[in-house]
Amino acid sequence: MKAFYRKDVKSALKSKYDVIQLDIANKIIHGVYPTGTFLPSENQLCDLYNTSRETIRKALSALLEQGFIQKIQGKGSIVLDLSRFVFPVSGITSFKELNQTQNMRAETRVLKLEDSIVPTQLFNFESATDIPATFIERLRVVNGEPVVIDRDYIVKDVIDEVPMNVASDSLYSYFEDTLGLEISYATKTITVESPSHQEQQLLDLPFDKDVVVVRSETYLADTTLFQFTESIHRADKFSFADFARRKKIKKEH
Amino acid sequence: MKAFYRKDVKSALKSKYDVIQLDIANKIIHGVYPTGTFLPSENQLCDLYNTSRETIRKALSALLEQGFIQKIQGKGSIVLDLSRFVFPVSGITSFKELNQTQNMRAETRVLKLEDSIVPTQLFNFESATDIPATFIERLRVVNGEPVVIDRDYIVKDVIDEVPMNVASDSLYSYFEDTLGLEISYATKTITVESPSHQEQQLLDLPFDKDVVVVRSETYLADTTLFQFTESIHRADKFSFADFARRKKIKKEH
DNA sequence: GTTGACAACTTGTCTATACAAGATGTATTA
DNA sequence: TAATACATCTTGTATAGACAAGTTGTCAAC
Repeated sequence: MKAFYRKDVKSALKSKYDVIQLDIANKIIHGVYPTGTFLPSENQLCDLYNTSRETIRKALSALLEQGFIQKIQGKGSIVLDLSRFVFPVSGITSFKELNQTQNMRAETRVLKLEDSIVPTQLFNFESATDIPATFIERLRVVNGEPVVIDRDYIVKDVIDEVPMNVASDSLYSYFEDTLGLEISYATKTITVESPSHQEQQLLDLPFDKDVVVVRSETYLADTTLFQFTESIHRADKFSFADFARRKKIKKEH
Repeated sequence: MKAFYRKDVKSALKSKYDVIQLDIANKIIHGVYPTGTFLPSENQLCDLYNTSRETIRKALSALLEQGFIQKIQGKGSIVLDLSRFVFPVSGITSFKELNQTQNMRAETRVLKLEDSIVPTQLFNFESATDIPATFIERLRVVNGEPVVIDRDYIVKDVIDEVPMNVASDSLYSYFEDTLGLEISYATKTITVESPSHQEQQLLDLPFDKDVVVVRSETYLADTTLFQFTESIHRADKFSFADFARRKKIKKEH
């Protein structure tokens, strides 16, 4: 009996509302709940999943936040058409995760892997002392064309060393799955700039064409800043899709 | 007694957790809860606001989503440094709201206001029939320099007419405050493109410089699509800041 | 026929309670 | 001294219940 309980816990692994959320999301993706129709009411879902209404509501508000549904008081939860924003660049997503979802023939070439100092001025980040880091520079090639240069600065205080084979694979899955770090949130800015000579050559750019630069700082769940990233995109290969809910700017006086 | 009750309701206007959320947000902004410190525990906040823990937790998760705080199980809620992402372009925010928060000398010139059909192909939007709309083209000038061209297509089925004086002011406050529409969510894509001759002239662009194009579709709370917007930005004046929480891509098999 | 009241649905807010699980200091024990 | 166990904080999950508020159809009254 105890063993059974343990196994049950293990197979669940997630909270009840997480399981429900994923189940509903999958049903939406697979057309069990088609676009434009209403989900079963919260009370019906309670019966379906044999749970309380607050638990159902937690699952639904996660789906709301992700743009799967829109709730209308007095009527129900309507399924939105998400076919057009499948590219979740808005969240924190690694290159490898992206090309898995996008079905592209992608390749990563590691250009550099060495100790360095974080160029904090680039990130508009004020720091009294130098921040030692592992510097990784990589070129992303999709369908034979160079598309992105990624420059990662991984803070040494948090992660001592990054093996070469990891750099050519996925940093994120190494951090999360192998080291067990919990990546939690990031800030990100997008600007358009003139490329350096090196960038121009690597990306095979015509003369005088600009590049899109995405700079981000990534934090762990305990608020430790552990990574600075600079991504140089070919402008003609760059696209950023977003789903946003309206939040009024509120003022006090 | 009845009058007093009414007044009380009116001054509240929002839900309890909304009021608490705003209060805590303001206290963070004004340094009552400084960056890097912990908020009072959820139970202490219950006493402070004389409410239940679930209500406090709703307020806190809103603050979590907006990047004000990070919660750590077993420890508490820590205040994040939000000084560097005050530019909430990620949400749906109008030009006027933006320049109010940013303290710039801004001006809007209405170039066109006429009936038109939505160029759905630009928005990658498939529609069997033409969508009649009011077309508004505006040039945004900040500190004497042309910065953005905004092209709005406002669907006639939802909003019959847009007065001229509204076009030169704020569309959003007209929709929300005057017409009482509830703007709920939007999709948005960012790309880099070559400008048309007209765009090049209006934005006073050097030869061969690209522009940043932000295209969005905006929906009401009842999921009605009511607005298509195309914003042409001078690349050197464009900056997009984002705060994102990590969401793992989960797969079923 | 039109209007209005009402019932029966929906989601939204709020409370009170319980236990699980992570963090941390303080004893007790080996 | 070092390790362990425990008490006591914290946040996380789940439940059951109550009432408010928006939506819609029905039925009665005019």
